[in-house]
Amino acid sequence: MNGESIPAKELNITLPDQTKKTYRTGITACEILREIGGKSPGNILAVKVNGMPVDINRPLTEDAVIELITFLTREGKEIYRHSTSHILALCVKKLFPDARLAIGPAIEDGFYYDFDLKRSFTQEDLEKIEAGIMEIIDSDIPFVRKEIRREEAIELFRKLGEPYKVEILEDIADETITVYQQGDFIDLCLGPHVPSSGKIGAVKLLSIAGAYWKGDEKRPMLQRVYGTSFPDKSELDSYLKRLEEIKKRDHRRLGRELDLFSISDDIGPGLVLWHPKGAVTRRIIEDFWKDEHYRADYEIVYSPHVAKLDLWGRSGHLDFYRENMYAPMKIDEVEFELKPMNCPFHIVIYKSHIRSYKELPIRWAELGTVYRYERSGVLHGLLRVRGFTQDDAHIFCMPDQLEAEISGALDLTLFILKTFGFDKYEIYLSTRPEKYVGTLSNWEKATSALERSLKERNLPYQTDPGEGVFYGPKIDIKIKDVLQRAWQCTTIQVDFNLPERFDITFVGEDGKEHRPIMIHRALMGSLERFFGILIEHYAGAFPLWLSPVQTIILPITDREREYSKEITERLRRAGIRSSLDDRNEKVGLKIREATLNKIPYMLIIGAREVKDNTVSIRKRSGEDLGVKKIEEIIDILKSEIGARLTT
RNA sequence: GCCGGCGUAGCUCAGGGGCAGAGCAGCUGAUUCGUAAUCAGCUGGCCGGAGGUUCGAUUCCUCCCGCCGGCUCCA
Repeated sequence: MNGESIPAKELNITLPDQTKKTYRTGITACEILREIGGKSPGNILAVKVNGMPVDINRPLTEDAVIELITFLTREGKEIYRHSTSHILALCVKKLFPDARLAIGPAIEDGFYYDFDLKRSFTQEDLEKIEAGIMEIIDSDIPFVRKEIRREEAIELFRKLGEPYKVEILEDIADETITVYQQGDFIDLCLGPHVPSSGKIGAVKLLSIAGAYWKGDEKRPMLQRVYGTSFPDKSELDSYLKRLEEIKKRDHRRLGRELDLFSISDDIGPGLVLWHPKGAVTRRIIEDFWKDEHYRADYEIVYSPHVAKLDLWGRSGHLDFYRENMYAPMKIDEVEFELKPMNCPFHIVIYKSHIRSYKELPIRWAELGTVYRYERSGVLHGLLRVRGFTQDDAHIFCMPDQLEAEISGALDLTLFILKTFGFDKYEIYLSTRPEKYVGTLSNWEKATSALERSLKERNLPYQTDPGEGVFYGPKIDIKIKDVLQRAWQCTTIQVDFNLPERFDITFVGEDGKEHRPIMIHRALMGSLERFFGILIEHYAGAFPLWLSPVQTIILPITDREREYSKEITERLRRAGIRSSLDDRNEKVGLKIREATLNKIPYMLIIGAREVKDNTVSIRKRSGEDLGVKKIEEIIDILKSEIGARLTT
């Protein structure tokens, strides 16, 4: 590289199949692969040299272990999409020479590139760019890696009129900078890349969106082009199909189609109306939640929706949470505030009388409805709202009870999440940030208590150093849905701050006052959000125990109406949510509508069933379960409901 | 909040300075039917809101509201 002559030397290379060979210095992985043949080198995007991903045509200068990188690996996808984003940039520069380049990384399932351009991209531009990209791919332009000095690079990009690149360079400490050249296009990049644009198979540009430079809203708004790429058209197609599937599962669409909830302009943004059908499922969730909390030795409390502003001053929320709170309202010359959290209320209950160590731990749970101001641009169906009900609880305990309490909360949440059909998680442990309250020894104790609880349960987790809240360390759990999307639900947070601020105490064995530790925890997070996730997870086809309507009775003609009413009544008396469709319509239509409404079981009644005192039963999947006595059906359904089956 | 896109019937969507449209849904009637759509008729609209341009605005312009995709944060 750079024309320097490399001293001739023998290199010991360990090939991907573990055989060892010697080569001359300066040989590239590409040449070696071509020589040994074997696996088709066309699939090889890059190689790992001694564990480091590098370009396939980078000369080797020392003994190395070589591994292959293909699209099948995570690194391979990243290199592939990253290269595609550079091709996108090349194309945009060609079509829009005054566009300035920002950054263009690979992301999950694709890539993006940020541009600064006077006018905004249109849908038509996107199509034009996509066509241009295909041309670049067809002309198979190589990615050429170059190393230049930092000063040189800054000069280069300054001359090219790329201020964002210059800014990036100014933040880089290294003296040697890598750039990649494709034709006459040159971009700052660490690499590696695929050897040439021809490696890219199928590309689709997906959307255009605004994005601030470096995510900072005080900096310029750039235009972000999102896209994805795959080696094969069929893989791209199945990815696009997956996007369709996600769209079909969108809880906002299903919420309307299944008449579960709505958000009305007349009420206000981010405020949810639960329709009767959604309310049924919510009630089931709440009842289950309450039962399990009683079983886990929690007590249920209730608190008002508003409180004096002073309370929020004392709690500290006015200092660090104000921009998320609704504006106060003046009542009889006193300012009141809609609550964004439940904790201060539970603390005031705690303070209502002197507490003895014998009472601890105290576990108070509340389905508490809170209101938080969210910026209009972030609201999203049920997943991001301004009024929501948390499945909240606060545990007051002594330091030596902390670990048992965290363990208890973990067990409870895993049981509850599993019951709803979520058994895959991403777990995060967030530790002490730079700004914190409480003593170092308490932080250490609490953090190791959280850690031990996770380890004891063999729960894999990721540590986020310094990501804890200022008042204590926490565990966050994201659940994975059917489509493997992760959703943040559970949070278990230790709090050293509020007990201090409200000066809450308990009387110890020694007769002296001591400070309890507080744990905040929400398991489902919020009922609204959790319901939204449930809808998408099940694509609206809830398991029997959660279905708003569990069975629908479909008489074939008017002559079966009386018998059908009787059957409906019997099901209802057995506690099964049943409705009767006795409209004068063909049974085919009734089945179609019941199927679209995702009602788990359809009971069809014709003359034969009346005569034999039976019912014909069919699942929403189309599966025909045949003819059965109503007693048997009730038994089947009740056991399925009782077991809370999720399949 | 910011950037971009979009607001026409309950839903999905045409239309484009001069009478407001379709399919589905809804209503009425007929049909009494066996496992995913029976037929016919009818109803339904401040074309998101306010202002402006114009003889005339749902259409063009401005502002506002809302929704959608992102940016930051988070349940």
